[in-house]
Amino acid sequence: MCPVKALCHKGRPRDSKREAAIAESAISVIQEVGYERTTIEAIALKAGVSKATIYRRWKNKAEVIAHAISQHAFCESPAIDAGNLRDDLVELLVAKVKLLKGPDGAVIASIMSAAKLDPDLAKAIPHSIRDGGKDVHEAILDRAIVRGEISPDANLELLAEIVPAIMTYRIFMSQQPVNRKFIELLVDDVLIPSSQKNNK
Amino acid sequence: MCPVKALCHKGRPRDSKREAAIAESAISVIQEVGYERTTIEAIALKAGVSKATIYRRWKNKAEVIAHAISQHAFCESPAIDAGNLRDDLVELLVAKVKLLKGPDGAVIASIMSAAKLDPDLAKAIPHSIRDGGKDVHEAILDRAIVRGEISPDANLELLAEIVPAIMTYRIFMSQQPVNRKFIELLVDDVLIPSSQKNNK
DNA sequence: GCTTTACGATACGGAACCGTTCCGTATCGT
DNA sequence: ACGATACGGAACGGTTCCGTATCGTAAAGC
Repeated sequence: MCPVKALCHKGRPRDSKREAAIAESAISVIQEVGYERTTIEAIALKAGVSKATIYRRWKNKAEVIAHAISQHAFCESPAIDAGNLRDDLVELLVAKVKLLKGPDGAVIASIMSAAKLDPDLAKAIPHSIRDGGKDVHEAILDRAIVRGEISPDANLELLAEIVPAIMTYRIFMSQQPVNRKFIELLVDDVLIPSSQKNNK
Repeated sequence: MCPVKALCHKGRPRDSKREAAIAESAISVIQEVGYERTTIEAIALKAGVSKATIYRRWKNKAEVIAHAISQHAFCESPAIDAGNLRDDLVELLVAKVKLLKGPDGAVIASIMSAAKLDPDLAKAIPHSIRDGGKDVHEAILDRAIVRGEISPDANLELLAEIVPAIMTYRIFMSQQPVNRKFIELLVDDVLIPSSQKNNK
């Protein structure tokens, strides 16, 4: 008897480990050769899985990769709370740079670029990539308000956007180094001043 | 007799118009389908030229596209001088958004992404793309110093980088709208305050 | 007019990739 | 033990693209 009809399969059940292996492999291949050059065969090879196993689960390449992207944990926001605004910001930026410069950064860049010409892919991109950890940044600013470090009238949303923006720009476009010195400069000369100047 | 040996060709000379047509067509194709999916055949078709004519001039696809990129005038910096810092900045941003949202923006995004995995392509990217019109922005800030609007001790380089950074981020990554209201917010709440706070 | 080169059109070999299908085997529930 | 299904491996046809080659024509210098 089967209490749950949907789980009552005849025959050999699918191995859920393979789905995970395929998703992980897909991200890895994208990281190496970019989204456009990623092939099902390469994903299958690296996952130790046959192409047939992949096509049994998803009907085409777009859906395979969309699933892999949705499963992958991009932009894992670390818990940050140094006790004051300035150190919170520096710590956040250091973590963000580390993420974007690593393997995930290459994946994100490739996917975002390809998504501009592929609406189906664009739909599969989770919000965690798009907003760039905006929530964590806003939490930091909220705590700063509670501590009285900045005015509640400050334009928090805009400030929260500048950080991922300039990180992304340096790493993807101008390809300039992003070291701790630069981060401290950005915090001390831009973020802190404008968070205090926006009072009405 | 031929005074200049290099110009002394026998037979039919090459038509220089075709080189221009090929370069223009290449940019157009990249704009439509992205760098990775750009094919020589598509370039030839759109340029009204045969593939043979292309391979007579460049030895492979990479060189064709590298030439096209080097010939194309990206990021044509408009002359901006409204007489005061605030209006200069707004005007600059409006122009930059227009550029990035247009056809050239798609080309830039695609090329920058592909360049991360293709060193040869990376070498072919002109500086005008990389720095994002930083020189124009610095000129605006320099004039503001002369007028006494901001302190010469302000961190101009950093400020000049925030502008293209946040524009690029909004347009390519988060894909949020970038309207005049947002630009004015950015100028009034971030750029102006931090350019005046950085005095020593 | 002859030679030489450029040109467009087209065909070609080679390679890569997609998506599908078959086989024989492995593994599940009953 | 048995049926049903998943699995890896392999092959296939169809498509796309690169880079080369061929052919007839057009345009230049001699």
